[in-house]
Amino acid sequence: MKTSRPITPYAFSVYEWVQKIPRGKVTTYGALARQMGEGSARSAGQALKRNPFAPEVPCHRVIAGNRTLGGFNGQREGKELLRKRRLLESEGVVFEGKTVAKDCVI
DNA sequence: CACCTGACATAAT
DNA sequence: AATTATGCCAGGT
Repeated sequence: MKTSRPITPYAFSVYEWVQKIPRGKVTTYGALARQMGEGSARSAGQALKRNPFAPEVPCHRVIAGNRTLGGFNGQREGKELLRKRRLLESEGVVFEGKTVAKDCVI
């Protein structure tokens, strides 16, 4: 296992953009890639899943295009994972059942 | 260098 | 509305 792999420039760009997300707002992988002008939803997701900067890059502020949560908590709502949803609400994101209010999505 | 995988998106059925 | 198929692009093997 490689200890600390060199962060690829692409992923680095993703992290920078995610940091730009205003508090209480969320964005989608597709939109994010589009705004960056490079890559695609999948590539962006991989960068975030590999997110080396945990709290610094609020990956939880990035959701799927259908306004569902995607991988972090959408797969299996464990207690710790459920806590992430709470965190988003804390940031000001409004959850409508299983989806996020479109007004919170950029 | 070729094939496979994946925290997605969109269209078609 | 739900499921299936295809496209997308970078990273890993």
